[in-house]
Amino acid sequence: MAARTYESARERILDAAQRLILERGMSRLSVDAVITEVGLSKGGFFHHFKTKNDLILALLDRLVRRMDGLVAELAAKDPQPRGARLRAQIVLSFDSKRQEAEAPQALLLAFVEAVQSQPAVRRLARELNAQTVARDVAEGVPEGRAMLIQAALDGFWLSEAVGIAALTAKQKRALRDELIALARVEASPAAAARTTTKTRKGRRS
Amino acid sequence: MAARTYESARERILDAAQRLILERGMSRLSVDAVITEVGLSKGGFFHHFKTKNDLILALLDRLVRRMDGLVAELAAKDPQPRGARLRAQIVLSFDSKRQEAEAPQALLLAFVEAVQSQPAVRRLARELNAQTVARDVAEGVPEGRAMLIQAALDGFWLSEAVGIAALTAKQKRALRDELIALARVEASPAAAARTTTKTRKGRRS
DNA sequence: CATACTATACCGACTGGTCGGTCGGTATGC
DNA sequence: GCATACCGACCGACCAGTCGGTATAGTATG
Repeated sequence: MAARTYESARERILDAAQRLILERGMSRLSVDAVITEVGLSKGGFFHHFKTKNDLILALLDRLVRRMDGLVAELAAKDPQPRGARLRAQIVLSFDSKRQEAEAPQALLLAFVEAVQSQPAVRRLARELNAQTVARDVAEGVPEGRAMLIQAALDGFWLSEAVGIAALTAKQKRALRDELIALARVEASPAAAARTTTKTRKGRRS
Repeated sequence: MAARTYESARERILDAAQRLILERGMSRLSVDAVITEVGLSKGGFFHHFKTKNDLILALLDRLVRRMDGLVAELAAKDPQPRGARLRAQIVLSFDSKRQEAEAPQALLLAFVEAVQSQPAVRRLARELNAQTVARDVAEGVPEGRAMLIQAALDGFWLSEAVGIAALTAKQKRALRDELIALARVEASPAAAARTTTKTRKGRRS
């Protein structure tokens, strides 16, 4: 028994893999690189993860859980529950400190490929996405708005993660404020009507 | 005897590579697969492209040119020049027929990885992005708006390309209309002022 | 017209290297 | 004596890129 295993080996593998993905990209992530980083052998690695793909899936799972936790935590602090989750998500997306610490953007980006080629993961991602919108709607955000903001956030983190964004700090702040304003659920029925536009019109049954 | 080369071999290689990327993803694209598809030899391939990366760069270049052409073409038909480009981009992004024919979304997604790992490509992408926004601004769209819509479009095609989007046709239409409405440059100075909102902004209602 | 030279297009066996995964083992604690 | 954790040599596949060659079209020369 490895008494000096302060953190479980499994967790250490996960951390190392995450570091490597962030540094060199998913495509250059090899099991060999991971075990070198952790100081483990091939056999040791495959003792903890049946395949390399299992590692990736576990990493994705951990990431999603962590992000969800952060959003929930921040949303709980919002005095106004309507759209709190959405606003929390926006704020976190623009939190550059958090970005550097956890870098979920860059990580998620790395996973995009994995999502694409794995139906199971894709299904999971789709569910997650639908759930997110549904939760926003439950909090009082009109569906069209929720979809719009969600899309904008995805686009934002994508460009940030890829390093495409040429936005200044000021521009970023402006974009964030604009998004938060959109996420603000208004009491005014007129405003609410304006936001729902076409989507309303009674449908579904 | 290249007499029966109706389309240049180079072009045929590009087409084949595009097909393969769309079918199996960028990570599983190999030169061998491409030459099998085209019916060419290793030597033949490397006669046309110095490296595999050259092929990818050429493909990306062709894609960008084509998309740009489509947007410009559609924008030219818009009677209202202000924000015409942006609206054209929105419409094209939601054009599912075009999507299946050209599938630039899925292709672009495949390139995201390439962009990430290649500084030169990243620089190019950043420039392209900045140019797009600048052109929108030149057409009269407030910068904040342009950034917001651009981000939303990116997010939309990302989720579409990945296959995450769980949107119904109706939801998509609603989202598109909402985006187009945002892209509509209003004549009213008051409205224009509201859209620009930066630091100063009306709080709640 | 024939010969010679050149450039372009293409061939395919081969090389050097990477990588995921296997398997027969060892050490240790219960 | 059984389970858990870990070791590391090895295997097979895949793959980018090389290289020495062939075939043909075009052009120049005598």
